[in-house]
Amino acid sequence: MSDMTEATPTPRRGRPAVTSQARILAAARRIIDREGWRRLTLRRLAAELGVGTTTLYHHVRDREDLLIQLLNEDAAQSLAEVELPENPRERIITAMVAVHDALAETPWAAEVLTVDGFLPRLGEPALRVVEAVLSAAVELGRTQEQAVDLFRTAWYLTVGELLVRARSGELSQDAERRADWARGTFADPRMPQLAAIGARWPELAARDTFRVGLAALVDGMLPGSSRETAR
Amino acid sequence: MSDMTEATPTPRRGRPAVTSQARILAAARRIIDREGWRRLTLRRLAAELGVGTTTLYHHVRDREDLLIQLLNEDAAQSLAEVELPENPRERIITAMVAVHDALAETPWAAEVLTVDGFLPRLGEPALRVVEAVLSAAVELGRTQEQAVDLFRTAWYLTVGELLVRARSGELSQDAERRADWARGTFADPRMPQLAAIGARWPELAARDTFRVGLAALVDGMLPGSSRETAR
DNA sequence: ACCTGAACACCGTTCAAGT
DNA sequence: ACCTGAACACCGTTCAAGT
Repeated sequence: MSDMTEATPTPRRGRPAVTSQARILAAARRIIDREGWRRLTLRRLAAELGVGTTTLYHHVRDREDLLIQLLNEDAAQSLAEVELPENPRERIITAMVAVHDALAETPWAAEVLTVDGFLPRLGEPALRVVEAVLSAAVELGRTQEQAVDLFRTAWYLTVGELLVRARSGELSQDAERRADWARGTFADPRMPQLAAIGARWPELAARDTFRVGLAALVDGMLPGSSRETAR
Repeated sequence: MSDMTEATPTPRRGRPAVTSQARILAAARRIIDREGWRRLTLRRLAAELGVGTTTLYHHVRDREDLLIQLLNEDAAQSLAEVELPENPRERIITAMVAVHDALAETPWAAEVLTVDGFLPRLGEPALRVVEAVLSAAVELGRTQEQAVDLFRTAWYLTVGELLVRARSGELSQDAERRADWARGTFADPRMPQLAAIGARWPELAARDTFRVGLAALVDGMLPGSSRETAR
């Protein structure tokens, strides 16, 4: 029980196991595929496996742990395949975009994204990406502190984008209703810019600008290595 | 029932009201002060007011709506008091730091931060801050699209910082335990930068670097108006 | 117009007791 | 060593029926 993230238990003594980490994760995935991740509860999962609910607590720490383990299978794998460029600036951007994209694929990522020490719990491939960012910053002459600051700020941006997007993606009202809403709420004449944008807001806000924003952040934090100098 | 955010209903006919928006918010605040915001449930709130749970649904749309209304009372007020500087770069930073700080004060802000169209629901003072960011970007020669991109990216950074911080603040393990954890998980020799930081990670990660990160983001997105040119 | 109890449809987690 | 039912301590929300 020391490392819940490891998926290879070696039972030896006592009552034979009726289930296992692997079977639990497989069953969880079936429920997610069939009914959506919101329906994945420990009770439902136990029913799917035909075991008592409380049995699950011998294999997963809690619901959060289960969700992170599920994420591991997808995200860690896709992160491990990322090729990181030599150029430090590009390396940082590639690394963080990879983290972003890996997590964006999994709809329940938003549920566990903000747990303390989340990225390390995703295992070695995730740490490799953090290392890439830190080493690139140090290569560009930053201190250890500054390297950590850069990573953390980029991580906050990533988390924020993912969470806001996860929520707005859920309730997908039609474009016209959203435009009407924006026209109405931004119609204050004391706010000329908002009023000028008006109904266009939902359309503009729907654009994916993560990479551009991240690149700007990196350039702002590493003034030495702007696009121009890097090439 | 058209606008749940308004706190001044004018009852006229029918059975006299046993409660009101104002009484509900006051009772909610008593519960939060006494037991913490996590204990604020509709059932508990109804009990505090001595009304049926279902009565509350005539005054608030749902739990989320209740939380946002509570936030309004604090955040909107503190946002309204913010003085925005003339200099566009400083205006953006001041505006977003104000949003950040206003939301950081309220521990349950993280719970509702990511709802679609959150900032407009905070009312006019919040819109004023958005307008400030947009107008500053336009003043610096950006297009409408670029202004919205800047605001959105800054908003993602703000949301991410608040959410990560809210979670890591909850479970406050002692410094030594955290340092030990970091030493252990970052001890991989293939990751020299992480290994070099090691036990220092929690200490470095605890530093408040929001303003610095935001300033870097702004400078990265508005290359014309760096610190130097602005002064 | 406003209020209500009952009901629906659930949760995660702990405990003591089995096998 | 592993599994279990029962229990604890709750949720948000809808409905039809009052007043």
